[in-house]
Amino acid sequence: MLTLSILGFLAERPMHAYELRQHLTDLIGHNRPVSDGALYPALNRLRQAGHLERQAEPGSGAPVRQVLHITESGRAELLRRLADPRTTEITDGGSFFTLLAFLSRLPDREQQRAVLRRRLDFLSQPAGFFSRSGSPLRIKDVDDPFRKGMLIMARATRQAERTWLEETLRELTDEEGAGETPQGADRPGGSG
Amino acid sequence: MLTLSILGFLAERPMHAYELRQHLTDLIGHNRPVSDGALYPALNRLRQAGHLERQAEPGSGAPVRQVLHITESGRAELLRRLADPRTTEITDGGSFFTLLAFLSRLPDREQQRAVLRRRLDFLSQPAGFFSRSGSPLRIKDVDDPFRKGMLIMARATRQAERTWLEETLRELTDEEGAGETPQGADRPGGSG
DNA sequence: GCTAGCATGTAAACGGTTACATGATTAG
DNA sequence: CTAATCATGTAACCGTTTACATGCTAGC
Repeated sequence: MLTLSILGFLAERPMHAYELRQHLTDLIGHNRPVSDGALYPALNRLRQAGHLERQAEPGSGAPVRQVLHITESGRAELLRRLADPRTTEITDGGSFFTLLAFLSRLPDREQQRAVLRRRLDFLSQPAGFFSRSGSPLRIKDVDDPFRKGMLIMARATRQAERTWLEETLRELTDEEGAGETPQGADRPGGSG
Repeated sequence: MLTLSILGFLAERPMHAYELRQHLTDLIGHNRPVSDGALYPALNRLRQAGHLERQAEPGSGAPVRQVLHITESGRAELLRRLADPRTTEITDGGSFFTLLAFLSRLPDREQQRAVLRRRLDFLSQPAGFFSRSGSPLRIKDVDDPFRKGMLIMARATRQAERTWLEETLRELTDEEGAGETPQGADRPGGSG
């Protein structure tokens, strides 16, 4: 997930690791803080895989400021990961939201829709904690007030998300039918 | 989080690892599946720490069925972790829900309230992705339809949870004022 | 001079994922 | 006899957390 967000942000524009970390903190640091011990090794892995490059700024400081650029290989990897997410990236709410944050980068509307549809399918099948050994569980039958709260909120959240997904899927289909141009992916010549 | 749920379920009653895994799957497997490679090492760690014991059933099978019992030390550890959760267990939605699933085990209403209050405090301060470099971000200003969806859903979810937390905190306070007895924690003599 | 923020990194320990390994029981 | 489910575990790999380490720059 960290890797995906790094590629996603660097696909927008080159930046320093420090600035990148701030964006990452805004996006996913809400839930768990982004640590340097995770970020810098992740950047090195991406660099070794050829997905990004860095250029030292000739300026002053002892830790030389490094500008990170995404490579073509990195852009391809980003699109691949957006178009073909793993199961956990669909089922885990936090991961799916990260996916959503960069889904506009996919140039193909049908690919975008496919991702949303996978999430909708997942949300449409009953969740584990909504049933006790197979049979559906009614909120009234739950004595524990905290577990009852869990169920109420989980149900409401799932319902809200399903509604949004259905609406958005409809809009995406209508738009394509009307022949509008997709927005979000880089136009040629936009970098540098 | 896995460790906490193991202690939580075993505090209810002794069971086999296999049955425990089913409960864990119902509770947290919704988001990410519970793997044996995570479960069995976790059980061994808890056993080494003295938080649980296992007894082989004299029956048949080649992999002898092991009944897992929580120890007094394990119960103490569970209460400690419920009463004094780490920051990430408050801020991460998934972790907080796991906490919630076992919060009734805390015998002290004020301790329960303190946990809910911490979550409420966290939800009441602005989230990272609701602001762009300090200034609040209006949903209208977001062009990207998927990021807009994220914001709408995140905001709705946070609002719903805040409402529930406030309501529940009020109820817990009223109850205590009226002198009702807390339910959920083990009554003396209840274990086998 | 000190503190806070900018800026980059490493190392040990920990825990989770994935794949492997074994074998019993039950239903078709 | 075969497949699914019950049942327990190990090992290699991978990524995250936590703590440590360094040094500049700006404001008080």
